[in-house]
Amino acid sequence: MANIQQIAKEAGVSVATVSRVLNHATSVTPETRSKVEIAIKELDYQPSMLGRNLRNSESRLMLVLLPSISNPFYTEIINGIQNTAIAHNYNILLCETDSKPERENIYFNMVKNKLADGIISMDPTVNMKWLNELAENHPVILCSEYEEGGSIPYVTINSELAAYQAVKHLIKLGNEKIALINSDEKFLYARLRRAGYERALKEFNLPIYDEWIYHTKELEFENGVQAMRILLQLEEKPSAVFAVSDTLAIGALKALNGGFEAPSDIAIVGFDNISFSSMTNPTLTTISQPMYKMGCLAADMLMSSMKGEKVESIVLDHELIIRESTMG
Amino acid sequence: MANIQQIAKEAGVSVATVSRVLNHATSVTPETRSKVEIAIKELDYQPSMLGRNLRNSESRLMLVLLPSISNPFYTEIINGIQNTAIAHNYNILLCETDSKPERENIYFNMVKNKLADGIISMDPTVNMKWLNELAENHPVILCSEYEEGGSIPYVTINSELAAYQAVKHLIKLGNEKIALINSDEKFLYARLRRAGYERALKEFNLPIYDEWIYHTKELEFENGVQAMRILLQLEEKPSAVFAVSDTLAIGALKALNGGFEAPSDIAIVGFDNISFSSMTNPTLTTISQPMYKMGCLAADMLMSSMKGEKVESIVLDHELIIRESTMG
DNA sequence: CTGAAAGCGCTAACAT
DNA sequence: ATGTTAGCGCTTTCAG
Repeated sequence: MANIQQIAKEAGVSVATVSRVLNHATSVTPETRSKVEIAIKELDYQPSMLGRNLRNSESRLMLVLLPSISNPFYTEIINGIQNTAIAHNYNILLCETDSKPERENIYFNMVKNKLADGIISMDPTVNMKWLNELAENHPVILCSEYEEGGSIPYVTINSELAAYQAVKHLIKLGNEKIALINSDEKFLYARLRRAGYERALKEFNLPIYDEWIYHTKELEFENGVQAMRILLQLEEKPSAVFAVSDTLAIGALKALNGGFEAPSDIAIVGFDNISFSSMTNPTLTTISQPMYKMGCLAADMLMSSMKGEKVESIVLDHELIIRESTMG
Repeated sequence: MANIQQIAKEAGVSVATVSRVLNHATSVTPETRSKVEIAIKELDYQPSMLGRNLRNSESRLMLVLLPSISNPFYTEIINGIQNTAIAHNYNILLCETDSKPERENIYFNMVKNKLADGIISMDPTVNMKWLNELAENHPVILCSEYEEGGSIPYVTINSELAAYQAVKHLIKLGNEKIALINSDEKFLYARLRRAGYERALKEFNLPIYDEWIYHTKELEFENGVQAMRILLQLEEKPSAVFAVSDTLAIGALKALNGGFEAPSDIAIVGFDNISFSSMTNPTLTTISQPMYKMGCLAADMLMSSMKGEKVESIVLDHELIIRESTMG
């Protein structure tokens, strides 16, 4: 692989001139420029990012932290981030933390030692203390999950309101016994969605039973299956279920398994509108988050932050998508 | 962020010595070493990857090319690649090409100009001419999709045999009218799976009708829905369908839509065993590929190749997973 | 066992 | 308009 020196020599100019041509500087004669361009073509030259990045002390890489790539909720967000990043000549590094702090640390260090220019975190399990520390000196954006009252800019939706509307939808359909399949309430989104759930029930003077609130360890399909099995064994079975993630809701749907029908026996609402949710039988009523847009905005915000601009947090609109699992 | 000079100064040694400590060189007195380590801790020093990489002309980054992150087939493979890579101090950069050549080019250039050390391609749409060119001077491994008779090492399964077994399974269940939902036969895997399909039919003297072979543009759910709708409109409807991807099979299942039942009216077999395939109703019979292992091996092979070792291609075993969509 | 110094490939300030 | 040169942070001969 040729380097800038060889091009300079081949073109009979200095490396500075080659660099100028490479960076589209104005002050180069057309003739000189063309000499350089010919040399570049001749030697099939590609400028080394390594050299350029070292010199500029930037990597044009953004890190995207997420707990696991297997939750389809993230894929559309990632698409948004990726497309926006690429349009601005950035690349993204997808970082699965598996909720392991030592992995997280690897990625934080990449930012500290200039291997990456900034981080978008979508990981609810992220160590906020470390992240805040990092954010003091490096660009950091939170996407979807955020810290209430924290100083790191975020893009998210109003989870409380969305949950409230989902549950209200169930109530309007005549359900009075509504269960919640929640994830761990150490996560803010889980607390917010529970709050929305409770607000709706209270507003309609419906009882809130601890028995009807199930907490899952993770967001996999299997956790939803498990949750629904427990709910179905209750003496007082719920007539409807709100699950805080489509993956859980789909698992819940699966657990009905011939014994019960949705929505006639049990109505179900999910959250996220992942692509699977329209492929289930019955199709799943859910809250749609503008995932793609969220990703685009997160990337935009990060790039602003990298330029040193001050960025404001953004709360996006969501939408209730009504399908067969509540309106068979 | 402190640099190596400041550490050297703080510790009262030369930068060379600091570098030796950093790289666990043997020839450093315990006392000197400890002086340096104290300085490192003191200044919270992280060696700059940028400097190190430029010097070593390596990036410890591997590129993973895939057409789209939204096909869940890839997620387990990626997990395998990622875990293996991280265990060896490499990181992976997920590269969605969206089947766009210009995107592909960005990533090829990253390898050419040392921003990445090698490529694992899982993209069936990849430009093999360019990839072969790249492979002449850089480590490249193919995963899942490969080139017959090509020179780039690959890890894959025997698609022809898997398809043969899937269709034979349908035949053994008494099906004589078996359709194929295939993707574009410009892809090798599509041609191989079709070959397996035809071999099974021929072996049992069953007819092969062009009408029963549908080609989809992509592998999204919607393409499967569309395909099945067409098949259901045929005068002579098939009694079973083999789809070359779970996403297509799940779409096909969805298209039955109350009018027909699987497996009583139409049995369906998919391919890949994505996690959602056990959540559908009915659950999906499918071919399970050892995706995680495939990913691990691809990463291992790439690292071998980066060390300059010669690597051999590998064909892994698959497995037919029988579920409700054929054995209700 | 440790230090001095060259150099990886590039950009930008300064000089011409 | 173009060239010269320092230096980004690191590793690695080569000396001592």
